[in-house]
Amino acid sequence: MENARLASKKRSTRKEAGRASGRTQVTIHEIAREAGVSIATVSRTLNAPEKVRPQTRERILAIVRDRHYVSDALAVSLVSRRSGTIGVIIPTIIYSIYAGFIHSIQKACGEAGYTVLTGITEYSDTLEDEIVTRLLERRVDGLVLTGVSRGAGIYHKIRNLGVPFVTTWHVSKNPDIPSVSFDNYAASMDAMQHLYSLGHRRIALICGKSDRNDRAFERRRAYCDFLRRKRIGSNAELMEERDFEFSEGEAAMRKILRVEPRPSAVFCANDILAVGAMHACRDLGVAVPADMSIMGFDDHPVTEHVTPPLTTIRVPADSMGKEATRSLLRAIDTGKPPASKVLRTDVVVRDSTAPTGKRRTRRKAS
Amino acid sequence: MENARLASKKRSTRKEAGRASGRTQVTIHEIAREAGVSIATVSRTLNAPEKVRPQTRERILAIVRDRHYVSDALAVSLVSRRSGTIGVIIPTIIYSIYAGFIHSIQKACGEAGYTVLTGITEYSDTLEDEIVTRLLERRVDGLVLTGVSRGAGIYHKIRNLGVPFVTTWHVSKNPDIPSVSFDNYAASMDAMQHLYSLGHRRIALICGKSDRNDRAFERRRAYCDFLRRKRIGSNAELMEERDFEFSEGEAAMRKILRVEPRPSAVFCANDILAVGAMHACRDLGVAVPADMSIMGFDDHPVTEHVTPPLTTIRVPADSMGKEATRSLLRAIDTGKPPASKVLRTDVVVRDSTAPTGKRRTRRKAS
DNA sequence: CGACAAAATGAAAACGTTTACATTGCGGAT
DNA sequence: ATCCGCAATGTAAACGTTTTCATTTTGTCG
Repeated sequence: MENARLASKKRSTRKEAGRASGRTQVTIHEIAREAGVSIATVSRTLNAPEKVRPQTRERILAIVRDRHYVSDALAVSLVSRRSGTIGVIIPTIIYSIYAGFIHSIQKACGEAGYTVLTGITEYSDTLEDEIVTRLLERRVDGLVLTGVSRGAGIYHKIRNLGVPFVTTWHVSKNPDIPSVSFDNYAASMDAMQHLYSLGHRRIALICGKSDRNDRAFERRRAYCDFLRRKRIGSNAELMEERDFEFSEGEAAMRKILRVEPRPSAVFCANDILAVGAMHACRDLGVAVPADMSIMGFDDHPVTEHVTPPLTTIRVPADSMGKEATRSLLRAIDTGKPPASKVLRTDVVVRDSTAPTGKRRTRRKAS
Repeated sequence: MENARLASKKRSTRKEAGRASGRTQVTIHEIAREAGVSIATVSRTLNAPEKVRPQTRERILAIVRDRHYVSDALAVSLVSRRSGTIGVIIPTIIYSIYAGFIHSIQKACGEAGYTVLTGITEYSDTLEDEIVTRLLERRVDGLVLTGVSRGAGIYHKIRNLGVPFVTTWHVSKNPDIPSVSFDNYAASMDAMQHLYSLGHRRIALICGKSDRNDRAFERRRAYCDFLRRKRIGSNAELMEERDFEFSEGEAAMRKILRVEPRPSAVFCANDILAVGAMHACRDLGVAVPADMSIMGFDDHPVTEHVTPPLTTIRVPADSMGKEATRSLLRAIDTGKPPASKVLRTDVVVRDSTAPTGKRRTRRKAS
């Protein structure tokens, strides 16, 4: 009612062309014109209400509500030189290893008034480069990266624009590259120690592709180092590098089960591969943990609910997201580089690992 | 070398203040100045290279590379009146039911040159409202929503800015609200029919909170209608509404297992609850599927790998994401409202459901 | 009632692009 | 030589804000 009257009283002086296409944006100018004030006053009403006379303020606010004014964050960003967005880059969203991580970042950012732009690289360097460029074009105020190893070109690009960033899921040795993470190497050592102390000596490895994934690389390195330190030594036959898929874990396990002598345990460097491996054992009648101990990594929510529940490494995905965000936002505020942090991991012992003594002797399947 | 010479020859006229804070943005103006051309020519070089003389073009491009120029998408958006972003709103990212969906949207958007802004509502209406507002401020070119039922206020807000949107995961009856989805009701009917045709008559339900989740509502409605149609009728004791957590499915199942006479099957309206329910059965020594058939919904990737593999409803999460994006992008291009679409679902029969005949008689646990 | 400080408001410049329109320069047709 | 047309380039106005500085209004005190 009211707004109809006002609208007819004051005719729009702006071009009416957009009308037809339905894209009539209500701007601060329109509000100002209707209220009979300048745009500065409207802006102040919205951002610093105490600076405008209550009477004027109320009149303006009424019109703002009436016309469903929504400010244009793009224009604001342009002048304020802050986009209010944070870019986050993860390798994959499927299987939700990164879901909790992303969620905690989104939450922390939301609370601080930031919006999150997520990029998914699918473990591809070229895609990552493209995505980073796009985020930088969008003038993200900060960047959360997964892993540390990547072409120097990307870091150069980011640095060149002075955009603060933190890496995660991998502790950085380079002081120029801040990281908020847990120690993959140490955690994997713990995992191996767990298997070792159960009496396992012949231990297989199923991990991600270590050439394009530094988390996989570190976990594999720990596996090899551990075996070397225990004077066992690693064996190429017992090491499988696979893509991040249930079916790959399954295939890797099938292959390992054909090796003679058969190992008594397998360290899967992520839970997805571990669940796939368990599936293979079930299909082939290999009892877990009696015939084969399986150790996972990540503490994916579902590992508690598979049969048997999986022994794994709990990684602080949520707190890592939260801490990385805090560190990044503080860096944005202060102008200093983000603080690094190393978070702890835990071995979560469930039912997929058991002492070697319990092992049943069994004919080879093939 | 070359740029050092050029840089020293022409001193910067822009304010040098930002230098110290590290936020020296290389603009089109700088490039233009260094190349000795106008900004228009630089802009043309970048966006319509054929319009500028090869010689000039190469000179400009060299400087662009040299100075690591990155265009400011915000400024571009402001003048082009297109942000190049799509907003996507989902209730949760944990447990990855929506992961494939999000991923396919991101992929389709990426290919079309759009960036995705994701919002997570945690099943909260007020949070959804807040997130939508924030996305609208960011001037998203389109919006993908999950579910249809929400306060009219949100739709009003979106419509008011003329932003095209599609809803997903729920077929809309309202012609003003386009949806690209599958039919939860029909799919649930299929699920019930599957159990019924195996001989099950006493069937329990574990579903999400139907008051704030229209997918849960529809699935529950189908459950009730099916039983009514078969003249069985539903029973409040056998219907549990739970939050989206493994542990909730577990608790619900425990409760249902105490009901006398015990049902022979349970329809879980999502896989997360189903896996939780299976866990409860395992803990209590209830054999699945011999003593209890469990039917899931969603075909979460892990359902294939739990023990026993879960019978479930395959929903077209990926193609829904892709189709919704296509429909939305076309709407953005044409200015017409997005086209609706109904996608098919399938019953995926695995090992968690079996005919009632196989049922072993067993003492009550308590 | 006048003066003056404080409060309220306005004008205009910036933010970094794109683009319509204007200008320039050049080759070829007359 | 003159003119035309076209290609190449430049000028300047947008886009929707915030913010500095100037100006006007208000209120207070002597």
